[in-house]
Amino acid sequence: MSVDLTLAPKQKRPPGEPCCEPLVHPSVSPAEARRLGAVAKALADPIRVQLVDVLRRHPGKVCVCELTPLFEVAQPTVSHHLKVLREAGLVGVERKGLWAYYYVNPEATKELQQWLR
Amino acid sequence: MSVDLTLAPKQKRPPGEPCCEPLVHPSVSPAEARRLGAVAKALADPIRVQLVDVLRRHPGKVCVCELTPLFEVAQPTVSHHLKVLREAGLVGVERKGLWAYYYVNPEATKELQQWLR
DNA sequence: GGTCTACATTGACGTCTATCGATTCACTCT
DNA sequence: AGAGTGAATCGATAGACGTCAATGTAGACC
Repeated sequence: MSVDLTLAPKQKRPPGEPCCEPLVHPSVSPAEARRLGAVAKALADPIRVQLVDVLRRHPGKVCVCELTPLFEVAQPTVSHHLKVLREAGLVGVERKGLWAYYYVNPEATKELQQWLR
Repeated sequence: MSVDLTLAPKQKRPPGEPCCEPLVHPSVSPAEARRLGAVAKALADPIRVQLVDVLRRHPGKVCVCELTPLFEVAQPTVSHHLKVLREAGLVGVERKGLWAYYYVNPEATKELQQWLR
């Protein structure tokens, strides 16, 4: 439960001098951080998490009209969430007649998953 | 690159009948989805991603005054982001004199990491 | 006590987000 | 052509978010 901390207490600096120099830096670049943040943002909603969950286990098998009643929101809202996932690259869509079949792109979450490891 | 889709084309339903019954359901509960979404939301910002990244590799070794100059935002903004991470349970803090030492709670991201696997 | 320092909080601002009703689009079938 | 259906888009609205300047707070040192 508790974390083993080896604190590195600072010295009080002389008045007027600049504050602590940064001694450590992120190992992820700003560009990487932007990508990771973008994927996380796409997943930052319970509905989108459940959408990805369903689509991952049933790729291309589910049309939007089956997804909509799973949530207590209106159809345009589900459509909006799917668009967010689409624009983040997390899912793709294939239209077949009247219906739209979504599927997840496993590559999209890979970087985030590995960074979290 | 392309995904192997086995579509399940729907039949046009008789007029007046309700739309497709949902045949599949999420395997994550709404409560799980809320937790996963909350963790993802905490990571849905490049600065917070980099903060977590630094703190994970230097737990308790870095004070806020070292973190601040890593980003092009003012000190209160860094403080705000740390608060977001704190309230999501991703990081904890230990104060020592004037300084505040943050560290990540590895448990917090575990559920998201495993769900993404 | 008084001053300086590290960090947090407040309040304000502009922007983004989730949601809905209404509408539009694309397709199917008669 | 016309009607009906699945899904996307539009427009509006309420709330959340990221940012900063200003202020507050608590500890350190003289």
